[in-house]
Amino acid sequence: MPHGDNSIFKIFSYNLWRQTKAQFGKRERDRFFPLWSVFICVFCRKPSGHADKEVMAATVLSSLSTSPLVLNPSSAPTVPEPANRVWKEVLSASYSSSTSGNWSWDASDQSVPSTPSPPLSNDNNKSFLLSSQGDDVNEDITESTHFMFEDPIPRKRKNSMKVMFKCLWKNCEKVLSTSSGIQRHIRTVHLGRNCDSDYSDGEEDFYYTEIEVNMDSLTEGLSNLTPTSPTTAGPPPVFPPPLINVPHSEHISMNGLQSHVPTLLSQSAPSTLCHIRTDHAYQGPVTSVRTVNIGEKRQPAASTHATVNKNHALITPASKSTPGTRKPRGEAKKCRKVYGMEKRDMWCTACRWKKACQRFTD
DNA sequence: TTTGCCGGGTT
DNA sequence: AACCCGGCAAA
Repeated sequence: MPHGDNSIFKIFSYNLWRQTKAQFGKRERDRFFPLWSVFICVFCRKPSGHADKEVMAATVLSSLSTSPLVLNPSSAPTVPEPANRVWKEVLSASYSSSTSGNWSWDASDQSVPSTPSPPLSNDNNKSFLLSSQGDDVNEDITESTHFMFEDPIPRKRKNSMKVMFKCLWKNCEKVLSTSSGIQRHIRTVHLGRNCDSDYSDGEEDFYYTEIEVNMDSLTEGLSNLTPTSPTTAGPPPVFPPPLINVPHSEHISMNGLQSHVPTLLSQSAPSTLCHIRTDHAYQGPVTSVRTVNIGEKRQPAASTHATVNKNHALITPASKSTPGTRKPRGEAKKCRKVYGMEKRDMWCTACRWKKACQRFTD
């Protein structure tokens, strides 16, 4: 499964991510890239904010498909903690995406299985999983949870998974254990709202994402690394645009985005789907039309046509066919046969007029 | 495919 | 009415 193309794509995606990140405000991103948070998770932004770590994450992602062992950038015999962590995170990411088949394209297709920006209701549903750990940051967890992304499929949730909420505000890597906590954080710190009131217009939802810590991912990720389970891939048509090469633009529209997706990312899924759809819409009529119109030179399978040509009756009036009334063809030779086409003038008028021969009647 | 000729149109 | 022809169906 894994191929070099994946690496190219990942690098591309990474660049694209950075570009998009630079060009859009958070508001826009969240609006037009509902899965932005997932995207971020994939590219593992470190709380330290070191650019090289981002690069490293991308690099790791790139090399992941070919050889996991290459992962250690320092090539030290024992994996140092940072690299190990990245590796762990990568595994988690790949594990999550491997359920949908192709690994690399999943990076773009994350949009498919995952929910867009974390809805509040969702958070509420999950918050019971969290122990009341207070609202403040747990740095250790922060260090190890960037790659988890929200997983809409509940069955993948395991006991070993822990849901955290990460602030997506620029240069803010705050991770809290409760949704209310992160909302309050965003409200007070970033939105400048009063901390006393619990009033929320829901805007905070745009600025944080839900992340999961998967303790099993380290081991499971290895076995799932080369996805043998091809795509159960969820709803194919849903193809939101986190990765499209949006050349920014102020007048960006959803239509524009969508139209970009098939071209840039995959010529397979969406376009294929479109074709299939049109084909289906097409085929029915076409076949029937053919059946109806091509009545002419059919010879064998007359019976088949008889059945198929139910529609034919609509076009050729029943009176015309009147199957019983047509007189059986006479055995006698006719003018045409006797004189031939070259002596057509010798035919009887009826024959010339394509009528029943009057000269050689039966 | 060829042949016979019905049904219908045109002149 | 004479003429023509599309097209069906049998051979």
